[in-house]
Amino acid sequence: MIQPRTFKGARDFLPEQMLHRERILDTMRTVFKKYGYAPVETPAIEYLDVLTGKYGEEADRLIYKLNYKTGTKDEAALHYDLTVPFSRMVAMNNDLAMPFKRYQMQPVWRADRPQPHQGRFREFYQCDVDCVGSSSMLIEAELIAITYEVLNGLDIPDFLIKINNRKILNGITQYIGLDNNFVGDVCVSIDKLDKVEWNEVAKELKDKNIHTTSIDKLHDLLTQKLNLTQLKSALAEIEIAQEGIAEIEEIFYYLQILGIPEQYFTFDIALARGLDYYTGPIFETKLPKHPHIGSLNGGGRYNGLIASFGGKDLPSVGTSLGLDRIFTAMQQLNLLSEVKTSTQVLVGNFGADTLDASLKLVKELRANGINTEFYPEATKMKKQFSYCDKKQIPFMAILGSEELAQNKITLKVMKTGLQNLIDFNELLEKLA
RNA sequence: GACAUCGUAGCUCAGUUGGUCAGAGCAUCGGAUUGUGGUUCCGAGGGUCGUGGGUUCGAGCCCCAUCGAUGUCCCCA
Repeated sequence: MIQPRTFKGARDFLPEQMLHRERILDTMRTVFKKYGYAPVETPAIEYLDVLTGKYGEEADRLIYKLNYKTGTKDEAALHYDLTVPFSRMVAMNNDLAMPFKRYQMQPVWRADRPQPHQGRFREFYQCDVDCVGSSSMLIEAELIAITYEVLNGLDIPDFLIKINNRKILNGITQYIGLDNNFVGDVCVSIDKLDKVEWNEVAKELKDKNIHTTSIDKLHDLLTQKLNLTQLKSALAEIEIAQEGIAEIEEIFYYLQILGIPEQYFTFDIALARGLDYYTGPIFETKLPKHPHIGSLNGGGRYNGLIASFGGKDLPSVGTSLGLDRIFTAMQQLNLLSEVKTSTQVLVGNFGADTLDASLKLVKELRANGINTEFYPEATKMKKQFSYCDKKQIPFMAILGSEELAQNKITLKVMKTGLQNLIDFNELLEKLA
């Protein structure tokens, strides 16, 4: 016998989970379209070389390589995210009207160690919104507004969109006297600072052959806990940092005009993001009260990625909402009411004498837009009511011989147990 | 990839220093005088105690290995 099991880090979803997941996806889709983004889809499978070298060493190792024609030109992998395949798609389609705005909701795969409690899986859905062909910070602001609108629309409380800029991180690296090769190391250290003591971070940097004067300079800068304005004067000499800070200021200005409440977004110097392709503003959404749950959202500007496929050098920025993260968060925050069905009414089956009339009733209900189920067997009522109850269908309609004789229907409200003999029009009113 | 804990029915767990130890509750299915669920009562199915070795007269309980799960770190959605 073969032991039935799901692949590590991949999950089955039963109706009561799928109904919630679909609601989350519907919310996103509605918001994405409201902002003028259009749907696209790319294959789950890509040539391996399309994917490698874009994310960085760490992430490249997590790409799911397919054990199929390895070592040939046909080497393939499951896509690791949607940004790189999308960039490939843009590079292959030179006639897109710019700026090109798309959304894309598909599963992606990462050969990671799953941690379900933190919302971390090997197969999960990313829901990306990206805009290619504009360098305006209006797009960054728009993407942050979309993120806010989706999470707020799902009634998720106290989320925080953290915003930083790779240009600032580059500037800091430059400020402490290191060249750009060390940006990654510096980012990792800064990122750790809110969890680990400075001594440990300093030791790590030493181990990476970074000079003490640089480490001390970094320490001085970070321990001051500067806000954006203070950072601006501290890094007055560093041109790239000034550029980055100005961009963040511009984004904040737009967010204010767009009416995004201030408590939902913040500048965070410690935000680094691991993927290599980011070049400008970056963002990530966390639940500060539930730090163990991984980020619900992440994104940033990645000018240059499309050019790496030989296409035009198009400026691009995008953000990704994690369906599984949001779903996990909502589960743990008890935001998911118990829903087992989308059926509104169950029509009982009372056998041959009333079958035609019942089926016609079912047809009419559906024609009026009411989600209707018809019990397939003419079993005892107890069983049919029990089914209705277990599936939490709110109403049961009964059309037996007694009702048929009077040309009426009995409607039972399952929650209260009350029932009435009514005609079809009244039935429609009650179910509407 | 590093470290820690844990693996008994679909789920939550009992199982005492190795000797009826294969159990309970919930869930599922069926029944309690023929058109009424969610309460109650009765009954049934379901586990070679993760897997493979070893110690022993005898192991769910001890030892080794292996696989899997969970948590923390790293990184991410």
